[in-house]
Amino acid sequence: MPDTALDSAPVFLLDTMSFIFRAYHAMQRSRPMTTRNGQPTAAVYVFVNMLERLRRDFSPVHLAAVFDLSGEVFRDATARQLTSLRKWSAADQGFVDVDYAGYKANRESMPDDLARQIPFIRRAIEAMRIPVLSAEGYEADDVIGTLAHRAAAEGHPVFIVSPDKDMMQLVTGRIRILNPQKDNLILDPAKVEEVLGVPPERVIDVMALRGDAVDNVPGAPGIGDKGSVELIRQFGSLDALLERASEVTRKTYRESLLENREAVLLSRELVTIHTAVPIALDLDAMRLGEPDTEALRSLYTELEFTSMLRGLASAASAAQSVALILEDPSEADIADFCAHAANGFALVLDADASPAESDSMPPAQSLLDLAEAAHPASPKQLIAGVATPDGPALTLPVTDRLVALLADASIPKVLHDWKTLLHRLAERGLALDGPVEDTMLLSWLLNPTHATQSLVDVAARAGATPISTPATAARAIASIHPRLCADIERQELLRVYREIDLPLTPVLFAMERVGIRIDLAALDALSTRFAAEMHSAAERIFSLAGSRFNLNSPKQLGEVLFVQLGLPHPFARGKSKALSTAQDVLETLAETHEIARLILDYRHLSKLKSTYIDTLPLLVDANSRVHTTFQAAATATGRLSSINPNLQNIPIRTELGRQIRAAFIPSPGHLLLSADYSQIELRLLAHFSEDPLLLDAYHTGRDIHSLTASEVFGIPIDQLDKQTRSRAKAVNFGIVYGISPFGLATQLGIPQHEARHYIDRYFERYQGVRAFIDATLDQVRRDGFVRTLFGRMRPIPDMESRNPAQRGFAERTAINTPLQGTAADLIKLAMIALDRELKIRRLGARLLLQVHDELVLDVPTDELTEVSFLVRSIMESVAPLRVPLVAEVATGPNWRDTQ
DNA sequence: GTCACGACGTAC
DNA sequence: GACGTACGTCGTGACA
Repeated sequence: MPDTALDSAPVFLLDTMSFIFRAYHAMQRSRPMTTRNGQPTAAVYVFVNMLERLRRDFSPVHLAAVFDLSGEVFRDATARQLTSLRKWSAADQGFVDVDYAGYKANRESMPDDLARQIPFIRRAIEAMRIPVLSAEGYEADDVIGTLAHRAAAEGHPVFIVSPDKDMMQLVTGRIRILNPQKDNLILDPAKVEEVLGVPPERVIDVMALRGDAVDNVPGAPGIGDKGSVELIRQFGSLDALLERASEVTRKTYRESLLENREAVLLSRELVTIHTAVPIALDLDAMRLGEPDTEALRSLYTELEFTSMLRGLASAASAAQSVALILEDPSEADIADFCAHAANGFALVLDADASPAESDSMPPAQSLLDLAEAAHPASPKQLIAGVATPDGPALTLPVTDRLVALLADASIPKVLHDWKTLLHRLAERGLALDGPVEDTMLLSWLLNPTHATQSLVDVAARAGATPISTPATAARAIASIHPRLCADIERQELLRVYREIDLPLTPVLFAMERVGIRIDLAALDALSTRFAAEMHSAAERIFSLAGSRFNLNSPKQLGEVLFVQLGLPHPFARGKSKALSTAQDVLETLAETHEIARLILDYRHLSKLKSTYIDTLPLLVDANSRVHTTFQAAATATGRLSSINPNLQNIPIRTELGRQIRAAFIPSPGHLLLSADYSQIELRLLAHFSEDPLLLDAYHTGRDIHSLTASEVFGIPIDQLDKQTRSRAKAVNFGIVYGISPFGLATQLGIPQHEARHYIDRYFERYQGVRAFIDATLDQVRRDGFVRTLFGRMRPIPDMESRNPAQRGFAERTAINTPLQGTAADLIKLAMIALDRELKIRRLGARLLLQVHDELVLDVPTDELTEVSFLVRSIMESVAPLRVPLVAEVATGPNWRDTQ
């Protein structure tokens, strides 16, 4: 057997034309990219970028670019209308010319500015030495399906590289779909089922039912995305469904099925990808060659793809790197590493050796479970993984020699999660110095909506070798870092990274390490009091209800209120929420039924007690201080979040809640200082929109909610009552959240048409805001993302979704994110500047908390005046805007009484 | 026992 | 379905 090592290498089949069309349309919408002399390049760019990623992330051994008849277009660059195609006929058990006249007739012929790019795409494929495959007269889908099946039958894993959902029917345990443009999304059978709701073998059935307007697949009219899945799941298959169509409960579905049986069967034939095209699988012919770097260089130069030219250079150097992994290095190996580490190295520390995470504490975010097994560390022994860009990667104990490298300010370090590493070192009295890069932050800035930025996930998404030990982790960091950097530059995120999130990291580290002091005696007293009040409330509720049940169970409570007691439910809610006992429901009920008020009281006490009063004491250290973790790479907008405990949602709105806030106290000899940005998001709305009314209001210091009240409700400012102003406040908040009539109506408890009227009035008065929103939505439809004032990005998918709910959500996040995200940028900048200034002035004041628009500091009493002034001036002058920024500073003996 | 999820409620 | 961003607690039901 020849070449056994490669026998099980995956086979990559590229759905070429689908990608080219997809690339063309994607870029068409954003910006019509051309060279200086007008040659369109957008489609080439996206396509080539995809190929580069594929090669970089998966190093394919066998790869073929598959074409069909329209591949003729590819060869002679002239459009040619398809008139017939061979499709498999189940009846004839063979391929026949398709005579369904409309099939794929709606597909556009190739636009001119795409045709002009085809020669370049051809050159790129040639230069990358990618084999080209087609079978005359057969659709690419069928060629791909056939080759995929043959390769799988020979034991090869297959990746169908395609953006097309139709391919999902081909997925099996061995055959998967890969989309490099969707972050290397891989569709295996489970994922297909997750996405579509049916397993791959039922994909055809679902597609046949719902049809496809673009390809003129008729389907069963009236049965759409939801219905098709539901029916197939219910009946098991299309055949079973058609057989038993008369049993379908829903009338529209039943009738459509009975009337359109033939159309559905035709649809099934049309959508079925067939796997018996007469074409041989020749893996040798599909062997991917070494790219012709010179040809690529000249192509990219001609097309002015500068970022890809840079990529060529770094790929060349990466190719030279030695992928050596040393899990048990000798002294000589270690000495050799130290000698070569001066230019910088990637570093990870094994999490499980931390003494702070012993017995009771769960091992926080264990980096390397397997590493622990490989290197059973004594409790205090810290294990590191290190790697230089072009040398071996090592797993080694942290001894003096490594400690010296860590502390060496002249040696750059590449880390994943700098802040956590600082904690691990600090717990052992160790320091880290020198220029730092953080791949976690880089990855998050590029993909702020991804659920996790753990090293394992980031590396997997980048297609890096799987991580199993500290050495392999360090190798992964070193290998993903240059790519992330290139992407950060390309996406113009370098400024946010260098000036905001990276320098914020040591500031957050210090805040977490200091922690905030808790008045345990106060919480203890609250706990007792709350327990007593909950008990008495519960007893009265049970007596009114006439039965005892678990008050904490919404399910049981709903049953008691709306079934046993037969109370009328104030709102008509969806099926699943029919018995909702949420706050707004109980509030309405409380107007007529005493029991509802008691339940609300009980709920409030219970929430505060279980979430804060009884939990915070479990988390204090020996000095009664709690140390939150600020997650710096978690939110979609750029905000921080806070966990273990969450100190960004400490109660403030109710008197009971404020008693908890009063248990946050300064260090001895200190006072707490709290500094709030006043209405920062509305001020940013004024800045972005340049609305004259808003600008004037903020320049003259008018009350913005009163202004909105008088403008929207038409009441003179001096005649406003409190309630009207507060309704206007809800309108202002609504605008920032991307207002909808439904949302505002719910918030204010008014009919939707009334809410709509107010919104219309608002936009009549604030025309600049209207224009800003329209311009933002237009920009997002073009670009697919929004940016904050400092360039932070968030992708906004679904702007063109046919689903109105999805589209509405996309539009609202598109409006809210620049406001919320810019506010986050501003306060981060203020924190960095403040931290620096406190150090320069050698002040003892310490930042403790950040709560989105508020900073909390521990301030020695003798520094109060200076620090108050400093905090205020830094926060207010952090960036020049079209409106003044205002920060309100207060100090006091606890977090509640800062006045 | 652990896990995943929904309902709910706290903050900005 | 249904105003933006987060996180924690509890009950519940599935699983071991």
